[in-house]
Amino acid sequence: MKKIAELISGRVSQAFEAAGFDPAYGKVTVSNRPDLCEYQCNGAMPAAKVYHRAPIQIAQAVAAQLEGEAMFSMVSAVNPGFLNFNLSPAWLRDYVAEMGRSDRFGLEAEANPRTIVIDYGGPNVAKPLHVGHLRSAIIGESLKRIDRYFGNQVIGDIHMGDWGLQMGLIIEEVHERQPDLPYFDPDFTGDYPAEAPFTISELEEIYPCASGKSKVDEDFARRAHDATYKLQQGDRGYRAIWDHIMRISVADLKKNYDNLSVSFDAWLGESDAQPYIPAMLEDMKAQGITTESEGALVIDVQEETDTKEVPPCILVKSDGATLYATTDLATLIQRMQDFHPGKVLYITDKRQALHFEQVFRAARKAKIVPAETELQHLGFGTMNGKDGKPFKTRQGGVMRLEVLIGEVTDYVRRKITENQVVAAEEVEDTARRIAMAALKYGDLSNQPTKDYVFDLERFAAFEGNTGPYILYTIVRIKSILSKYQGQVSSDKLLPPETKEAKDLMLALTGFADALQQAYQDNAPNDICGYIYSLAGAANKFYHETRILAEPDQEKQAGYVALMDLTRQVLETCIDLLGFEAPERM
RNA sequence: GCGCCAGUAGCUCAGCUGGAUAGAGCAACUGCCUUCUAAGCAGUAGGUCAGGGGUUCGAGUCCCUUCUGGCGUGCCA
Repeated sequence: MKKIAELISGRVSQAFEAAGFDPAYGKVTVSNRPDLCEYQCNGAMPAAKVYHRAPIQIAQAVAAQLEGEAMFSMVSAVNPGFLNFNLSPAWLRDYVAEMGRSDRFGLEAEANPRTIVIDYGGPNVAKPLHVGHLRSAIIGESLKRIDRYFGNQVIGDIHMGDWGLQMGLIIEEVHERQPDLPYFDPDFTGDYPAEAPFTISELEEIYPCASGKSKVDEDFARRAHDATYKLQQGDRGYRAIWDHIMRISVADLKKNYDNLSVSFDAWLGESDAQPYIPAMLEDMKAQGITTESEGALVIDVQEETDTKEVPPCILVKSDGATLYATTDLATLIQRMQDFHPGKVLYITDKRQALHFEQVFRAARKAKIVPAETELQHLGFGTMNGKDGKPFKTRQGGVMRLEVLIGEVTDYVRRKITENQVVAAEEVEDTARRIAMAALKYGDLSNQPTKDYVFDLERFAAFEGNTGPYILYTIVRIKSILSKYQGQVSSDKLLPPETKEAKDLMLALTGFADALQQAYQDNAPNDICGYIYSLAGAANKFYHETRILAEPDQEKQAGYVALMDLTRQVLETCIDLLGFEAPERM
């Protein structure tokens, strides 16, 4: 189904042509002066230059061609040369009814669907999730759903940090605390215990302890390095501990991401890329694209067209260890081999922009990724506190994600308990849903690339441009629908008679445009902007129209159909953002 | 030094390829609940779009420049 602006533009372009002008000037957009008209065309003004005629004359000539057109209830040429249009209620009704009958409300899916790998999350095992992981998870989850909605095959990969020095630190700390464990006995040949020698909370305490120790105790730091090395060389006992760490951490991570309604299709990590590294390095050397520089093995990625200096991508450090870039390149080999993606999208902090620039160039140069596979990095901004600085706890530490979610949920729970609309047994689930909406909408309503200020009061306050406001709108509609006895169908829509009804229909028609924009720009904020305006139109309609008390059955069915379609669109959109509405709130 | 990003109402943010009077929300003030959830709706007030040049019929938007802030800039991830 064509987008409404395309249909209108098509008709107006015909009129331009019929009046003797290039049809390309017939592009119509939603009016930026809703007090004057619903749609506008500015084409007469640029056309005036080409045809050496006054813009208003061109506009008038085009308007004359549209006389009697069923699509419009008003066409007018206005100084200096604007063409203003209002849609005829019957035509608009038919368009919206068609939306209701169509899959995805008439949105056309991707013509050339691809396999898209989205790399988001990026948690480190054995370390609790903190607010720094929030944006990646929220944005990634939403983009995954959006890409999928357009018909692409999407693989969300968590890409855990499960291989670096941190693992050696943990192993060495465990070694110190429990030296008698069989993992540390080189002569042990039996089966290692199935039970891990630590719990998740112990693990979360062990890492920072070891990390702190390594900074003041050189000998400990050296042993941790050794442990890392032994692990990477495949030491049987160390590998067994590593397996324990992974099992426990992954279970905990799953639980935490579940709480966020964030899910991954591939639970791979840096460790999964390690097997590809040796052959990759050999291949790069054989291709002659690597060089020795200051003791390190690097691949030069500077290009002639660069205006800036792009440092080489370091593959192997002067001490023989590999780095982040090496692992990322090897991961690309694994992804190309296992998934054959048409696109790989990375969602990380924007400060890593240069790193990905280097990795992408190296991947092309080493022919790991062919030209037809798109590589893209979406760098997001920092979540700041009210002071404009990176978000911290009151004590100045990094806030755990669970704590943040807990605070938002508590705040919301207090509110709904006061209001007493929600039954006691539903309070917990409702509070959770509203908290998610507050948190996610608060994040996603900003442009991903920008920093934003997290303000609990503002995000969870149930007024204004917030997630809860959107949920409230849906809940009000659901409340009416649940009380309506008749059959609900968009075929029962009637041509709008009031400004509120027409505005709501016009808002509904914006769905495809908003989603298209969000899809092509990786911009969930476009969906937020859209549903905020749709919710506003819905609330105005709700306020002006008595639906359940309407005596005329047909009118009532038409109102209900409009409400229901609005509900469907809103619920579809919030699902794409990654949250859901309760029944009551 | 070089590079990237940002600067719009008191606060938090929109503003699509340059188009009509720069929009929301919060905070402030004023109305509207015996009627489908007032977590709503309607309204008032609030701006030299960081400063200065330029391009043009028209600039928050494009170009140049200055200022301010953030980030990045070869062996962390």
